[in-house]
Amino acid sequence: MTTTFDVLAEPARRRILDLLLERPRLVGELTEQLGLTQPGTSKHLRVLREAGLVRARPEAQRRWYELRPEPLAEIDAWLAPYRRLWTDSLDALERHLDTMEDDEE
Amino acid sequence: MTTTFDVLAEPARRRILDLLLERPRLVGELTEQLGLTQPGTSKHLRVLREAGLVRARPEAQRRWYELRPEPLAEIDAWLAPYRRLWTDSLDALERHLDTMEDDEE
DNA sequence: TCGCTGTATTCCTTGACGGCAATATGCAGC
DNA sequence: GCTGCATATTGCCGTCAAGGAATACAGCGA
Repeated sequence: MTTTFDVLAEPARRRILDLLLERPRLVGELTEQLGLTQPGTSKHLRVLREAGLVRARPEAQRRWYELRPEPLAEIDAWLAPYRRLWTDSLDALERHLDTMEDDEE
Repeated sequence: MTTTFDVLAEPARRRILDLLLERPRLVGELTEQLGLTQPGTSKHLRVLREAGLVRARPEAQRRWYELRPEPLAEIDAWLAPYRRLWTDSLDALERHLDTMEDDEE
């Protein structure tokens, strides 16, 4: 099974989402912006489609791709319980920053 | 380069974070909860450590692992511009749901 | 120093994924 | 129906990461 996290792990796919956040785009447009080959773009779009993150609206032989944010809302929900760790008060963050002396590696 | 998204793409690692959200844990404890082998757990912990998501505090020959939420805050920041798509008003969401008739695949 | 416990690392194999090139499909106009 | 354009799919290859088994390392107690 492919989760939304798996899909987002690919930088090109995040860039696609960023582009679609501005407005719907054609595959050719995305291909140019990303500097990928057209098949490469289509493959990523397929993954995004199957994950429910984008949607294609055919218009003649072209396809307008647009964003579908629901899966991102799920990510947001997963993140929610952690959010208090850096927003509750700044104390928590400061405490963490105080302990940054010795990172391994 | 390994991004936080790559790290979170692994379910076991998300489970580790969930467990550490409750409280710091020992490797053996995590191993038991996850049903993994001990080396498997240590490997995931190493990835999490190098990504800055957890931190080890040695105590004798044991190691307490604890959460470090900063990288999650970055994810949260990436997500921010999208958030309005599902929180602005429910209208946007409803419009999206209205168009869910024909999913491909 | 030795043995034990807890944790980390290494080696190996295997499966999944990205990129590329070639090809197939769908749709419009003539 | 043929041509052409926009997009999708397939096959191949190289890479990389996960999982398992075996082993190494560190710190404590005796």
